[in-house]
Amino acid sequence: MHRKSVQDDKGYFANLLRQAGYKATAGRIGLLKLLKNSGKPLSIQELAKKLSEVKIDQATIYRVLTVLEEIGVVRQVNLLHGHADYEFVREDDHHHLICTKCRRVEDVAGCDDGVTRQVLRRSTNFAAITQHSFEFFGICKSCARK
Amino acid sequence: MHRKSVQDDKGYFANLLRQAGYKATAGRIGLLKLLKNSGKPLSIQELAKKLSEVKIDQATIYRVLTVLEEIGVVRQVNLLHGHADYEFVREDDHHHLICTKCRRVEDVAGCDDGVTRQVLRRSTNFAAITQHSFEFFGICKSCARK
DNA sequence: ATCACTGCAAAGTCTTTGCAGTTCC
DNA sequence: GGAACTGCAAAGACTTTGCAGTGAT
Repeated sequence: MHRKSVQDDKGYFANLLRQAGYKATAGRIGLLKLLKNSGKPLSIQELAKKLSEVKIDQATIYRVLTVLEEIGVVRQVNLLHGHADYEFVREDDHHHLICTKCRRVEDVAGCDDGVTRQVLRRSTNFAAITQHSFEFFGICKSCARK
Repeated sequence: MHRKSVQDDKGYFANLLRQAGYKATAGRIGLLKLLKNSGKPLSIQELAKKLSEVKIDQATIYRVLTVLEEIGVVRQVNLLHGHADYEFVREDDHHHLICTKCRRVEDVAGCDDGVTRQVLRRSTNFAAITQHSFEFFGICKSCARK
């Protein structure tokens, strides 16, 4: 049932971590839940603020995110904001549309993965493409009115 | 003639700056020439090192790059290296393929601009898209061998 | 009980800012 | 000459690291 999803996530995330050889700690699971439920990329500061339930140090947040990135559940995004943002890895490929004035972020439907295959085929020096990042920058309507 | 292009650049860049309302200083022109001739995105450190002919402070480099970005001759690129890189804006749209091990950067042919138009059309909240950044991350053949 | 993990504090990068002196127009 | 620009030094933001104590298995 949908109502139970948060509880289920906790167990699911715990297993995920253990199977990858990491311990299932409150901080790691808390951050994973936050990122999953956020729906948009979050900065370290935002993560620290929103994780008020669990006490966690900023240094630990950085270390946890490095681990989560390694496992492949989280990825780093750069929206030219002067710091890294992190987002939960979803099934569907998607990208971002960022307002350069107010920093609002909107999701954009993903490209079909024929694109990356084509890029790899055309390159003579690369053996594999492991990830890609497509970001669009512009002005949102609300900022355009001002 | 091709041999004269560097000289010509100097005058061209000077005019460009003046027409945009900025003064044509040695540092600004030097950085522009560097970026134009580099062919790949450069970090502030690389720019400082390569601009040995002209004495320039790092703080000034940051300020100059902000100006050049405003004018639209240079753009900031983020290759997930923990710092910003800057590259000369060329006529042809192009993107990057970055080796996550050795940081080698290769150019990738640009997407046709139907892509950004389509993204804008599909968004309900955005009024314009002013730029986009597509980066591909992977492993180059030389790193794959190791 | 053991080893991984975390908090705390310190240090390391990258970037911005204030101000006085210099340069371009 | 005057406003714009730069160097220098200091501060600010973001991120990493060392070490001793804590917690998961």
